[in-house]
Amino acid sequence: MPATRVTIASNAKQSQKAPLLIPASATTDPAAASSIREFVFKAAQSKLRLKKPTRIYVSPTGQELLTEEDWKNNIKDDVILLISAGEEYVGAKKGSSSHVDANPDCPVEVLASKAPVESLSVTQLTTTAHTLPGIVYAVGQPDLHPGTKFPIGAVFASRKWIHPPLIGSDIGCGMAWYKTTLPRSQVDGDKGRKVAEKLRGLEGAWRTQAQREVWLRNHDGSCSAGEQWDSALGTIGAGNHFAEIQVVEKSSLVEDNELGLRQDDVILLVHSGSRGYGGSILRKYTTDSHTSFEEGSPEATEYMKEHDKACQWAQANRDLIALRFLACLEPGNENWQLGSSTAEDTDDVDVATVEQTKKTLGKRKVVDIWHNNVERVDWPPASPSSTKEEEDSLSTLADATTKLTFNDDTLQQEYVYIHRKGAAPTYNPNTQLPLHLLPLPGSRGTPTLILKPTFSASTSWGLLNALSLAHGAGRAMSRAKALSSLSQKYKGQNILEPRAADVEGTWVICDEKDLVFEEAPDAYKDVEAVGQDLVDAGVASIVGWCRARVSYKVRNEAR
DNA sequence: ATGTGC
Repeated sequence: MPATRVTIASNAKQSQKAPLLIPASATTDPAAASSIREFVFKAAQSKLRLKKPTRIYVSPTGQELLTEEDWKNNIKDDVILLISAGEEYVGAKKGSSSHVDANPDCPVEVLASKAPVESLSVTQLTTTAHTLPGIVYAVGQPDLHPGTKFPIGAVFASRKWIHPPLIGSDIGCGMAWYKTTLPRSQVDGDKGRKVAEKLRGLEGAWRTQAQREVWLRNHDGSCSAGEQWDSALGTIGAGNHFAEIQVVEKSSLVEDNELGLRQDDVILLVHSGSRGYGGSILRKYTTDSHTSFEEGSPEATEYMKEHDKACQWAQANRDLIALRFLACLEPGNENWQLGSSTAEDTDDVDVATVEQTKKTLGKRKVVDIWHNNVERVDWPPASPSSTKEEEDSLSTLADATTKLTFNDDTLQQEYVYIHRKGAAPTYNPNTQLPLHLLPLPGSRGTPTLILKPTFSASTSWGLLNALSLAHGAGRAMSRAKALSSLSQKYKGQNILEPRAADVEGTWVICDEKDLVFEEAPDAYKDVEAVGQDLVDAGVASIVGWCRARVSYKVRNEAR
């Protein structure tokens, strides 16, 4: 008998996978020394870097391979084996009884043709849409890529049900753009190095808990999460988070107000979230087996309340990061004194000063969006000025979505919960008005596109894209793959500085060795392709672009 | 993504 060709993948991280040839000499008896079971475990250790593999499941049924009979029946060419370190099968078991509120025919759209989309992410998108209760529409943005269980760059519209795991642990993560007063001559070319040098004292905690609590005061009272989580306030975090000094290279925005973006403006883009706080909320409310809450239930209400608080916290965090950066970038400006790391930490809390600083900073803020959140929105979206009859005669997609779930009980329900996991909104949630612009960052040296959401009958006024856009270029490579292949590719090179001949490259501050490669531009899709897919789908126009001059990831400050 | 997890 010839060898059997299978795929092994980590159960916890299914993006980690490897082909495997099982020799005919291996036996189906799991107790034998030369068992297929042992062979697969050894391969999982070496190829998937799993330390202690103990259980094996078949994908997508979720059947665990235990008896010799199980092994005989399942080891065939092309089978996918998920290797577990003890944890339960990750993913919905196909063929198992599905939820009564699930919509197996839920429409799923992927707005990508130029940008590459891995099939695993489409499987995750579709499986989620068809198995979780209440989902009426799912859309993959062109930056769609696989996550641990749910895809990133995805939007799920759900009736009656709220799904915290679709938001993930970084509740409130998003991006904000701030204007600086620097002229581009101070950041262009080799000046970028000097700007990068100025960015110091940004890693540790900001001031005292009492002062952080003042910063976290808002219209609802406070979004303080207690000292355990507040101590990270004003810090960027890890992974794909960053703060970037950019120059507007082109902008065709015609703005009357001062909050447009003009060519040659030097601006600050902050991408961060709720740090440890959001994750604590997700863990508090969900378990492995309890992941979806029915609207109106106490846990749904409490989760939403804490979720909203984490979104406020994340926004206050971006503002404080911006303040700390502005204190470095505009040292003469006393408005930013509060952000300076050299100022006395033990200053008395002056509420008026904090309020004044927040107000001044607010005038610099061009836009601020959440790309990890859930919110209730009217559905289907209304055209800007339409009568009810016009709305009813919108595209067939709108009809398909609404008809699916309209029954006697839900006839009155004309809203959904939009779950965004790495997807930017097209409108301001406070005013319900379309956003005039928002960032589509590439990575490091690649451009950040300035997007303007568009609304028309051809997209059913935002239904097609679920009132959302891509939030970035999106991963083209898993972190593991980027680390192994790109560290080889750039061996011996410094990829954190522009190459000698390149006066327009980006200065990157990244003292984490692995992150240098995991976040390298090569690990991401081409942002131009992602942007073009949005344009081709009719959901956005590209109104300009920015060049990153300094990208701040993380600094090791052994001061 | 993370005051994470063997």
